[in-house]
Amino acid sequence: MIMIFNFKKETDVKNKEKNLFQNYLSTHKFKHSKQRKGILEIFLSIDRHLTAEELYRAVKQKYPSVGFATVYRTLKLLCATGLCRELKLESGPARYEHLYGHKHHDHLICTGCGRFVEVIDPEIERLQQKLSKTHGFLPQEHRMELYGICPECRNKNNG
Amino acid sequence: MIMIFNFKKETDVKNKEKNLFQNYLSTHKFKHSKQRKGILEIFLSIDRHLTAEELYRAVKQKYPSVGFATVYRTLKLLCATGLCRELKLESGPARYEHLYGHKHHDHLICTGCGRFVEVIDPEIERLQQKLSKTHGFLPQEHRMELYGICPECRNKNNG
DNA sequence: CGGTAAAATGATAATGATTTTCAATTTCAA
DNA sequence: TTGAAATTGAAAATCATTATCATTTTACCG
Repeated sequence: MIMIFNFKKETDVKNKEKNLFQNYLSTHKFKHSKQRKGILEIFLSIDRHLTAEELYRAVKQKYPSVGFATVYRTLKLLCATGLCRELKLESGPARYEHLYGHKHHDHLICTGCGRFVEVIDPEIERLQQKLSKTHGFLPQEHRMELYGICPECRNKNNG
Repeated sequence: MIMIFNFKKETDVKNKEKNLFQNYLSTHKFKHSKQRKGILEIFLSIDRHLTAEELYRAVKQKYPSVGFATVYRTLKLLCATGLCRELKLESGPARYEHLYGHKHHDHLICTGCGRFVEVIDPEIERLQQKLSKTHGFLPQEHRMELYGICPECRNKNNG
């Protein structure tokens, strides 16, 4: 018998992320609850920079009994697993971005529409390291956000 | 009669800052209250990256009747005047830094002791502009914080 | 000066985001 | 299956900040 499996690549990736999370829970002796699975599932289904509240609302649609606090708690776990990064921006609530399969990057943020673009400039990275060392610091991490107006918003305002 | 004035340079600078603030108030038809003068005076006397609460406490020592809200309100005015910049960091309350006489700069922050070092790298600045433009953005501003361990803390942990 | 409109103040309540608490429920190893 | 320990949802607490509002101050005007 020949069986042809037609997993979509996307699903493959999500399964890897699910496995990483299950693994994280196991190795830290945390329990595998329905809620944690459900929240991860919804998190994975939305590849945007969400706030906790936005994720909560999305989770509610499929799993109405889940509470706000559990979403927050699970986001912390996802961050600890390395699937997610918490971004504290200039204003507004924290946003959570997908990390799996994303290399380290910084952000270009449109002050008009709030759009996020992930950017990376190896030369800047190198100079940041150098700058830290110049001051005798042992570099750990950094954050860089570039604010500006994206092409669409520029057109909108001119038109 | 010969009079020898021996103004300290420091005092000179502070007077300039005071004048700038008075000027800002006048041109915006804001009133020149005791509280505003007092808060500026204390702000100028502490050249560190303070939180609103730290400033409030310092103000209280000399002017016990000043309220928390007025400190917040005055900090906004100081920012508007350009004497002060509000920094929203990864964690904790906002910090306020002195801007007068400080060129644009970013921060190197010690994760051990919380020390701030003001840094600037023209090459990084240039690359940031370029990076924004590469993505079609009209650059506005940016924030960059480099986290690491300062020389003192490195020694402490090794000793 | 004294009167007065507008602005500023301090105290306090309200807000928004996040965290903690706690009784009830669920998980999971034995 | 059972029971200890972890997790949950709801609600209260917290923390930083902002808004409200009655009272006081400021600044201008005669």
